[in-house]
Amino acid sequence: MVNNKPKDLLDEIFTKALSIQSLYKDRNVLRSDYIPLKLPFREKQIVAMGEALAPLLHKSKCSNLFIYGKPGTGKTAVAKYVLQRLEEKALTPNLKIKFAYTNTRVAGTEYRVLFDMAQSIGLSVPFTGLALNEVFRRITSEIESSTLTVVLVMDEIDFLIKKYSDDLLYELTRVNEQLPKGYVAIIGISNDLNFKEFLNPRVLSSLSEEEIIFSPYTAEELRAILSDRAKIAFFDNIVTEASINLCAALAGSEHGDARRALDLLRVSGEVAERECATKVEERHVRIAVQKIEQDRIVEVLKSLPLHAKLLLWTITSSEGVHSTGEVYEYYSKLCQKINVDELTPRRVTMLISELDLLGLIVAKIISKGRYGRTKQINPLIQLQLVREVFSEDLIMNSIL
DNA sequence: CCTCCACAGGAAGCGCAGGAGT
DNA sequence: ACTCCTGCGCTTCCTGTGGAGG
Repeated sequence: MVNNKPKDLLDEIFTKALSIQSLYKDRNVLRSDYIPLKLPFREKQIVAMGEALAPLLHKSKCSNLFIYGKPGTGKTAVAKYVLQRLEEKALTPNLKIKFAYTNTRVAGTEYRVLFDMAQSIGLSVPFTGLALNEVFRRITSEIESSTLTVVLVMDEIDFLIKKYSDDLLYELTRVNEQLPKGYVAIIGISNDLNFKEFLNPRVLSSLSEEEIIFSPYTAEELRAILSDRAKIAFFDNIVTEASINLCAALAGSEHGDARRALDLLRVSGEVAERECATKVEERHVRIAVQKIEQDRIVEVLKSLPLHAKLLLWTITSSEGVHSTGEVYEYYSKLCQKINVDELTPRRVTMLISELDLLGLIVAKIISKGRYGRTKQINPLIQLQLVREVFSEDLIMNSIL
């Protein structure tokens, strides 16, 4: 009897799922990595990028390109779109144009940026172990021996430069001087307009031969984009105009982020579907806003390393405001209790800053005059949620 | 005005993992 | 088997600092 219960429950869910009509015609259209056939309000940028890269089709050199714009303004989509078309065009005259895309923030290190690049040109390289120079050498020799033209797109390039330096970029811009055969064009994409200051002048001049600026979408433009996509993603008359307007308004209120707007619409649809509603309405959008935030937090909480979890637990589980010293004291006791070596105060300050950056706590530096300078630390999330997520962690579970 | 607390946060470097070349 | 890479988490050592109390 007891054993049958979960079965029945599942059966109920599945039967229900079968019986309800899906609201989506094609859910993938709302995913952030989907590249639509048409990119509205970006014609100017597409033309500019196309013109900059066109010389490659008659085997001439092209300008390196710099693309600026806030997140979700279509930089990546436009770059991928144009390069896809370029690759297609290059097939017929059988030009060896390869397109290498890497997001330097996702890649994380210089090594992995080169690793991505090697993969894209069909060169296999171990994912760790080699010296940077060695990978670089292999890539250039591959480009030369196969006489490749490589268009290297470096997304969120500001991350790489800020974390390391512009050395790698400098090397890449110089590759063409060293290669008698083959060619590398670089497209840098950055969210940060001010990051040029981090570049040395030689790299800057070589990289920003041509610049394209992506301005944020207006709420009106977002509305048009969403309504276009909604037509492909959902069946007719599912999404109300009001909910599209709300999605556009919510995403537009920050800085015209189309990615967020599309996420919001997709999740709203999922919420409505789960409710077995026949339309996506404003209230589904409002639930979706909360759900997206909640999901993000749960993901972050799960992936926290043990000591960060311990710290977050001390901060959320005890009452009132905390100073770094208090938190450290409490945290040390907790460590002793579960027989784990505690980290040094220096490392703990670092972890607290990271928790702050993740938006899980607020840490504000305050001065108590004679009584020193410290951080005033406050949790931003509910104890209940933390407890729920941490209870899945074996070590954490023992102190909950 | 000066002092001095209780930290913040930068710099350097260590030990380890994971891997290549020889 | 040995040396040489890089990244990562962490420690050690350090200098910097806002403002209450003297």
